[in-house]
Amino acid sequence: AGLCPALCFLFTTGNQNGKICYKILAMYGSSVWSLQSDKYFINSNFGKRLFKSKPSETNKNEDNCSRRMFTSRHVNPMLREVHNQHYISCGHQSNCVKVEVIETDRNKMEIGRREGPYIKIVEQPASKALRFRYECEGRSAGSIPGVNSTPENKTYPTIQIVGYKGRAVVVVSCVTKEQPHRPHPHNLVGRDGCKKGVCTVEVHSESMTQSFDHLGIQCVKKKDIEEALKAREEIRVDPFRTGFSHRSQPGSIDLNAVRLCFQAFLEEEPGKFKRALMPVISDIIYDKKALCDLAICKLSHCSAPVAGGMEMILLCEKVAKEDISVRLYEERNGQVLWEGMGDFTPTQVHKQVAITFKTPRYRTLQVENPVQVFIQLRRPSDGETSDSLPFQLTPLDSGAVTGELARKKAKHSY
Amino acid sequence: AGLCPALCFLFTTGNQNGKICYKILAMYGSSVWSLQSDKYFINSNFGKRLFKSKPSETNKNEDNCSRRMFTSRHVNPMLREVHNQHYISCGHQSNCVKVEVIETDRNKMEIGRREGPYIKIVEQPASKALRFRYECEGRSAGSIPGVNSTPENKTYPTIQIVGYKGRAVVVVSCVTKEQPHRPHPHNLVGRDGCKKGVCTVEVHSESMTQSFDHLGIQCVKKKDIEEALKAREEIRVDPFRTGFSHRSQPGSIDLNAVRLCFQAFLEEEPGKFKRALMPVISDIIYDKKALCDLAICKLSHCSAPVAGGMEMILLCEKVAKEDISVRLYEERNGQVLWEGMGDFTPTQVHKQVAITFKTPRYRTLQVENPVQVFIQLRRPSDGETSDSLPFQLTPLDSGAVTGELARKKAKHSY
DNA sequence: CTGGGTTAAACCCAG
DNA sequence: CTGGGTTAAACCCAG
Repeated sequence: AGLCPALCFLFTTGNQNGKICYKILAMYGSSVWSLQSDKYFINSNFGKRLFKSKPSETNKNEDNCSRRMFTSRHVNPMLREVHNQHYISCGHQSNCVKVEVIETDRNKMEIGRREGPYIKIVEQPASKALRFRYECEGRSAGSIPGVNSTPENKTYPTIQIVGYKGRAVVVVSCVTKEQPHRPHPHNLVGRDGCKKGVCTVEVHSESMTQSFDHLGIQCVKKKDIEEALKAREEIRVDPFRTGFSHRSQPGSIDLNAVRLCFQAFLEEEPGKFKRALMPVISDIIYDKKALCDLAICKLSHCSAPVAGGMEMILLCEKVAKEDISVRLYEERNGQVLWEGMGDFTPTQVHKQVAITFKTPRYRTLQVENPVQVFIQLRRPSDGETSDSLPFQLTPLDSGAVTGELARKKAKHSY
Repeated sequence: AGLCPALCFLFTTGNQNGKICYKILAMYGSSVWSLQSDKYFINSNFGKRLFKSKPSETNKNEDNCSRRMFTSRHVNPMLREVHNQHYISCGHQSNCVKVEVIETDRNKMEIGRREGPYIKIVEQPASKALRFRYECEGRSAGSIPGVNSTPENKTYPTIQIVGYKGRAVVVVSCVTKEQPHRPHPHNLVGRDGCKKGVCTVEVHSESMTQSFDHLGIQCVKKKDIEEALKAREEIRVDPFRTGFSHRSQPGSIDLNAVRLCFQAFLEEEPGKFKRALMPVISDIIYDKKALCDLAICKLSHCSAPVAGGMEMILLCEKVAKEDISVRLYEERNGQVLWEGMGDFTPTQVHKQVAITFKTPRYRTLQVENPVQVFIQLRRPSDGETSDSLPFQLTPLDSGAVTGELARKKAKHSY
């Protein structure tokens, strides 16, 4: 059957004699729809066979799964691959390092898939353009635009079946944003072909291209997750054969993000759409409602004395009071010459949308003219920043009066 | 059976030849528990018989009820009564005036009740001390303190049965804040005697006084109003015999306010608590969560030039952007010498909790020293105001530099 | 366990 | 009908 372009989910569970011990969490690939043989190959960097494993072993959950020992020599290619291309989260637990692959390289997977037809996403869905709607809102859920959509030239998520021409059926459903991509309880609703939360259409058999131009996301509430997943199980839509065990841990499902998963079934015999292609997932779609980009809406002052300590107010979009900072910085030719943080405590964040803070002291008080700097919000947890607004730091000796007043003001403000 | 101290709900529906035409909406009184005769007297000012009516007529709904014609001479005493003591809302609809009695005089009702035992509220419930809790919160709903409760000396709603000594049962339930006081879907929960949303206890037969020291309010959500009222109907708690027709208009019920209604049943024959006293209602209890007093939390500046036009930011508790103003005023010896309003549009109210506005110009620019004024929030719709904070208006000629700077700042702020 | 802030779910206004 | 702000319902943190 040739090489299986598999995805392998790894956890290090310890380091023994210089060897790193992994647990295999899950594997899946193009052949998940027809697992018949009991032996599959899992590749580290999609070229080099690493080990053999029975699918029965690999489908167990984390605590219950088989362990395999590898030398770091075996493992490094995979880790390096991930490091170079993607995001990795590491945490120390007693003396074992846990390495979780959060995201894998889809292009590398494509290389693995050497032969046969496949699904290609021609236009990704826009990632933050649509608000998920509750069923109770009793209205259309809108439609997900394409990532390149503009008001003048609207686009929609579009796929193409490459390497095949003929009749084919595509099933679109929501899956969780992280691996393993389990069925996501949210439902796809829309004009054409949407039923029970999934969208089924026959592809235009000339172009083999299909645009989904009226696909909305109807979100379910926490309490209805179990029911929604049961319904999905009933119609047997589980692209990566992960099963529906996550049903019993509704808290673990991120309801603010989904991926679209496209499955295609080709007409092998007339009228029988049996040949399943490897399912393909879209980029992450976030609920526009939940998402809040950092943004400064307003500043109470546009300048402050270089001495710092002046109290001012900043209005912003919703922030988390424990995970936000106000950064002032001076930049010239792309070089950061100075930075200072606004001084405030979490209690000075007002209802999540305003921050009262004291300006930082500039690196020197010996300035003749106002210094042009910038101010921005910064989220320490992920380094995310808002757009910057210009701000001025004013010299102390532009007349003692001004400096005096400014300092006085700072002291006396409420 | 003597006079019935009734409450009569009136709507004018027109003025014909100098006579005012009323519709009778509802009547109830001390005898509602034993309506047997088919004729009752309804009194305007609780002394003078006005007209006779069958209860069957008076229990109909607004559109379906009997019409009676009165001369204004008959009606005025009632209206005057209401005008003097209470709040009246008037609205013109084509050529008829609608007069709705929002609140009636409980003391006057007491006068009506000339003889026999009655219930007296010894300690009213505090009106804004407790947050209503949803059932889903899965926790105690706390307990309503008395209006005179302090952390050192806690009190609780307390009633007394006056003019009777012996065994008696008291039933407490929630009723709507406005007349007619219908059963309110919210439930009373607590340690003793609370079952199915009402609280039933036997009064201490020495003191004939009963304090309710663990009474919480468990609120129902809109969707459950109908169900909750059905349950109340099943246990037949409807103090004023208004019926449960409001069940079908859940939107009409204010879920942020209730009154406690106390009903007492005296032991006529041993073991039979049959003699019902006239039900008594408490002052209004508001949900602490829903309630938001106007309050200024923070100001970006504590002074501004008398010339006005300086932009500043005010942080506040939740306000309605269409119904809020910022008021600056000068007061001496209780006399308002000057007032000016902050200049802003509804769009400048940030997320309901911050206001960006321009300071008003002071009544004169000829000032030598800073002018001490105050700043407060004011809600135009009802004239409600927040506490005031001190603020200074600074002279223009405290050095041209300062004035210049301040004005410049105002212009350039974001 | 409590008080009370924050998030998720509903609702609803304005264009 | 839509986008998107606001309220009502749940959830959950900190003392």
